Order: sequence, then C-alpha cells, then structure tokens
Amino acid sequence: MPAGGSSRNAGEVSIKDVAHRAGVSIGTVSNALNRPDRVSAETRSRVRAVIDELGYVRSESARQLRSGNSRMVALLVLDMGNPFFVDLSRGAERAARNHGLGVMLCHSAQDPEAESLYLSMFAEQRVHGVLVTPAEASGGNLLSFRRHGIPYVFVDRVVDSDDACSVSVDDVAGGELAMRHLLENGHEHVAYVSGPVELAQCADRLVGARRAVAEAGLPPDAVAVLDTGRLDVQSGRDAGARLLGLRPRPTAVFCANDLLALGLLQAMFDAGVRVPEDLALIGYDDIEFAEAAAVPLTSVRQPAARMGATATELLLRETEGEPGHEHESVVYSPELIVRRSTLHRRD
Amino acid sequence: MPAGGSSRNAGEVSIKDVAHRAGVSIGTVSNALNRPDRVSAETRSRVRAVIDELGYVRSESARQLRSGNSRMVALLVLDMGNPFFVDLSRGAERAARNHGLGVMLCHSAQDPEAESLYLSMFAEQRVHGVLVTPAEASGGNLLSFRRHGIPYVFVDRVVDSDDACSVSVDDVAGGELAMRHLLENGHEHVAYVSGPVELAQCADRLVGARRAVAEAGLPPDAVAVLDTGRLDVQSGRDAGARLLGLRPRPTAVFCANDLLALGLLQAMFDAGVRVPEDLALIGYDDIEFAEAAAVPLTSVRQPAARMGATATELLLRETEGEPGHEHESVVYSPELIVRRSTLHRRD
DNA sequence: GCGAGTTGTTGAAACGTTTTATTTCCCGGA
DNA sequence: TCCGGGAAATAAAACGTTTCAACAACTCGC
Repeated sequence: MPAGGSSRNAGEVSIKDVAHRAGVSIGTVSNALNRPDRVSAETRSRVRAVIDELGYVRSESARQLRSGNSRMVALLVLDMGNPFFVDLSRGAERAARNHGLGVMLCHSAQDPEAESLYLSMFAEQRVHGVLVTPAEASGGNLLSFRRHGIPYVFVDRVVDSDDACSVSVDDVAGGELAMRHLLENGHEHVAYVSGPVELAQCADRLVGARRAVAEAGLPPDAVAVLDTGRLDVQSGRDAGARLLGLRPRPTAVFCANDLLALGLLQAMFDAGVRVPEDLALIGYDDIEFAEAAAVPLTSVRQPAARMGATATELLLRETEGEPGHEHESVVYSPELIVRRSTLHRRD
Repeated sequence: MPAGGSSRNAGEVSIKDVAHRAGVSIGTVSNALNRPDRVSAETRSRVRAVIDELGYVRSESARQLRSGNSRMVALLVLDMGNPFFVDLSRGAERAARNHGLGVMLCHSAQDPEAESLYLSMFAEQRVHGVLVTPAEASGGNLLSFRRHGIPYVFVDRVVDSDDACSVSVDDVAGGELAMRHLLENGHEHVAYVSGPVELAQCADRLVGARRAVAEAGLPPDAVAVLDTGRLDVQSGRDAGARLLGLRPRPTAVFCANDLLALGLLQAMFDAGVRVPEDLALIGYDDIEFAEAAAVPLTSVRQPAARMGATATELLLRETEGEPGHEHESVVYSPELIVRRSTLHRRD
C-alpha cells in the first residue's frame, strides 16, 4: 500500500500532506509555522495537531533553497585535538546559538589541501559565514574563497590586509612575555620549539621571543630554534629528543603550544632531565591539562572561548546587513600564568 | 548594472547562467558535471571553461532537495572536550570520507535537551545517518527520533533492543579490569568516582567494579561511590575534595574517565596526598594526556578511532541498501595500561 | 446599507538542481 | 530513397519550501 498510509517510510510527509489533511492551503501551513500571528488560533492549533500526528519535519534544504542561504556558520580550526580550539569552538557555538544559528565544526589538520576542500564544501552549502584559522600564513585559500561572496572572519590570526575581520591574540607580545620570563630567571641558553613555520602563530611567537632576547642584551644565537611539523604531543616528544643533542644544551625551553610542551616534558622525564631544576619549560595556550601536567606548566593564556564568541559576533555584524561595514581586527592580550615548570631560579 | 554582468554579488551564478553562456541547455550542464560520459568531449570542455570563468558553484541545497537526502553523517558525542571523543571522531571522519561523505560534529554536553535539539536539526537536514552517544542510558530521545526513518548507530554504548547497530567497549569488563588491578595491589578500601549515573558507561563500569570486589571476597561496601554531575576535570577536582572527607579514607580510587582522574589528581596534590604512595589512582579511556600527567596515569584503553570508523561502516552498510539488513553490535575489549599512578604496592 | 479597513486564507511563482522522456541529427545499410 | 538506430542535446517535470499579490469575509463608522 504505497499511498499515503500511516508513516512507514519516514521523511516522506511534506507540507503538502499536512495541508491536505488539515483541510487548509500550503501557504497557511507555512504561516502557522513561521508567522503564527498571521493565522487564526483555531487553524493554528489544528495545523499543529496534524503536524504532530503525521510527524512532519520541515525540509531544511527546501527552505534554504528558497531563502538563499543557510542558518549554519562553519568553523574551520587547525586541530580538534587541541583543547584550545575546543574552548574556542564552545565560545563560537554559544554566540551562534544566541542568534539562532548552528555551527558546523571542521578541522583542517593544518593541511592546506584539506582546508581548500572544506572551503569548497562551505561554498556549496552556502553557509552563512565562515570562521577560520588558516593553515598557512599567506591565507591563499581564503583569497580564492573570497569570490563566493561568503563572509569570513579570521580566528587566532592577525590579518594585515583589510579583506576580513579578525580576532586574535597578540602573539608577538605573548612570545616576548614567555621568553622574558625565562631570561629574567637567569637563563642564557634557551630554545624555542616551534610548530610549522608556515603558521603565523609560530612565526610571531618567535619574533616576540627574539625581541625579548635582544632586549636582554643577549646575542641572537642565544636562542636555538627547533621546528616541528605539527603542534601536537608527539612532535613535542620528538623535539625533546633533538633538544638533548644540542650543545650547549639550553637550560630553558619555550614551546609554541602546550601540546608540544607536554610532549617535551615526557621526553625529559624519560631521559632523566629534571624540570624545572635542569630545564625550565614554558608552554602556550594554558589548556586545562597544563595545570594537571607531570610538572604544572607555566603557560601563556589566551581567552579562547571569548575569541570564538567575538569572532561569531563580528561575522554576524557583517552578514546582518550592517550598512557600510568596516572590517575590524580585535586583538586580545595574552597573560602569563606562572607555575612550577619555571619556578626554579638558576644560580 | 544589475543584469548578468561579471560576478559582483557572488553565489548568484546558477546553472542557468552557465548554460546560457555556454550556449547549451541546463540539462547538458548538469550532465557535464555528473555524467561526463553522456556529453561530447567538446561540449564538456566548453562547459568546464564557462564554469571556471563564472565561478559557478553547485547549490548543495538544490541537489539535496532533488535527491532526497544529504551527503552528511552526523556525529553527536557527549563532550568534545574529552580527547577520547576527538579520537573517535577522527576515525569516523576518515571512514566517511572514504565513502564520499562529510561528517558534521556536535556535542550534547551530556544534556538530553541539547541532544534532542540536535536530533531535530538532523531530521530537518535529512542527514544520511547519525552516530550518537546517547546522553541517557534510556536513549529516550532516540526512540522518538526513530520515526523519521533516518538510520542511526550507537557509539560507545551497548544496546539491548535491536533498534539499531552499535559499537562499544565492554564497560563491565573494563570496570572489572580496573578494580581487580587495584584489589590485586592489596587495597581494601576503594572508591569509584562516577560520572552522571544516567550514563550507561558510568553505570556499567560500576557494575564491573562491584563484580571484582565480590570476586575478591570483599563486602560490597568496600567500595565507596562518589558520583559527579559531569565527566570533566573540574568534577574530578570536586570529587577529590569530597574524597578527602571519607572515613575510612579509601586507599585507591577508580575514576570513570581520565578527565575525572586528572582533576582528582590535582586535588590530591593540593592536599598533599601522594599518588601512588598514599592513594592509588586509575582512570579510563587512556587519553594522550594520561601519560603526560603529574603522575602518569594507569588507565583502561579503548580503541577510540577504530570505534568511530566501525560505527560509520555499520551505518553505511545499513543505508547503502544492504538487503535484509540485520542490526549488529560490535563489542571491543578494553585493555589495562599500567603506569605509575598504581605502581606502589600497599604493605 | 455602504465604502474602508482588518483579518484570514489562498493560488501561484520562484529557488537551483536532477532526471526522464523527447527531439534532433547523422550515419550506415537495405 | 528510405528507415532504423545510436549519439547528443533539450524541454519539462519534480523536489518542498516561502512569499507575494489577490481575494473573501467580517467589522466598523457613518
């Protein structure tokens, strides 16, 4: 019995079925749903009843087709394995929900190709907007994404051109903060463990670190730079192994993020190097696990959730027809959180 | 000049524009895109050129409307802040991509209401299928979701009814494994720090723990149960505070997951309780941070990524018209990873 | 008892695809 | 010369909404 019997194959009941069953026109059903005030109380409740009875569910694709764009904001981050981005996404989600929008979460794994793939997908979906942490400092993918006319906001990245809004933390200041802290503790041979140099975050933090070194009157080669392919725990372990081979061995290390620092900390443990006695260690992001680490980790804190929320707000201000929208760059200040991993003052 | 000039307001160029510009019908453009063999080489390349020139992008909503359902799989987990679920989602994403599908990632924050909201959204989107870790053991939301006819697979949850496929780890066995390990180390007063009791995972692990206690010939009240509202680090800290008030004070603690264990570990540190000397501690999930913790954490490992991938495979087997599909439950075995947090044998 | 609102409802167009049935064209064989 | 047949392209229907102009039925003020 293929005719409109009770729901067997679901997803099959459309607004037309509801209209027919309620003895009313299609437009009226639509109004009952979207502008309840335009419809009489009696009709409204009858329609509601039929909807429940039939288990009718609006087709998002149909409404979207009609209205032109979706109620989804895309958030494309570097790595969901990094709690910093998880916090950021929570902030974004909360803000989006306040405006009746959903967030679709994706991560590029720092791969420009994956990034590009996701961006095309967003274009096909006609998403409301995109929040993105670009996988390359150049932001080349975004440049070509631009022609689709979908607005986007850079997250965790200062942007020079005035293509788009951005929310970031002053990474140069953060790097300086971290390195100065180490130097003030008397260290003279330090290392910077960087992530991929293509990432603006890594590069900027190094700039800040070098600036602190210069300010302290030390030669530029007082800071050894180790770069790694990724910003994760495993890369931190690898960097740790390489660090042990350096001569002179640095007495303090600044890692581009906490994941690297945690990995490096493990490597030091395995090698019998004591932290902070033999080696001071400082991370970046102040993720929840930094405090719970083998040795509680000194770190540079960023207001992750706030950044996500602000980015969403900026995006919405742009999409919600703000007349004469001017792109805006919000820059937060990083904050140094001192814990045991740098506590021991060198003699 | 509002007429079809060069692209100013993007997103505006449709298949119709392409057809017109290429001097060809709409259907032909569609064919050039979807069944290139049905169209002559010359036409095909001309269409391709126009597409590039105009920057045309298919409207996903339109194709979806026509074809009935989307190329998206939804993954609804309890908490993105838990690295276990991040690993799981990576497995799911990889498997989905192999089948040309995307994954949309959401987290319910263990809130049945949020879960229900997301499920309605999935229904509206006509997603291809849903992978879900239910927020309540009863799975009530899923029961009502069922009528939409969208297939779903339970992840990280054994399911008794034969509503759906499921992928899980034997949590009873895992709980038993963990608790037996503690008992074998000579502990006689132990505690179980549970998450919300509505979660099947928490309840099952307790069942296993009790079973180990019984097998060891100890009275049931040898295990104190502390339950917490959430499965996160903060709840672990809170539980730690409560634990210190217990008399007799347990000498070993089994936490329902690693996040709780890490939080509890911090609380012990603050209180000057040494781990493992004064208190043995074991977690669950074996997230990456367990090994990097203040005291490397003994934990029960689950094959997170594999679970995500398997769940996706099961879902696709169901949706891709497998005739006479029989629901299937895949159950993996947990594995005990012993580290320092339980190493000290009690006298 | 008549125009002017107001309220509630309707019918039809439009959104951008995919697909199916149809048409056009050309070629080779009778 | 005609006909069958395959290849290539087309026209039109369908998918499920929202919205807009039009319309009917009341109520009001006079």
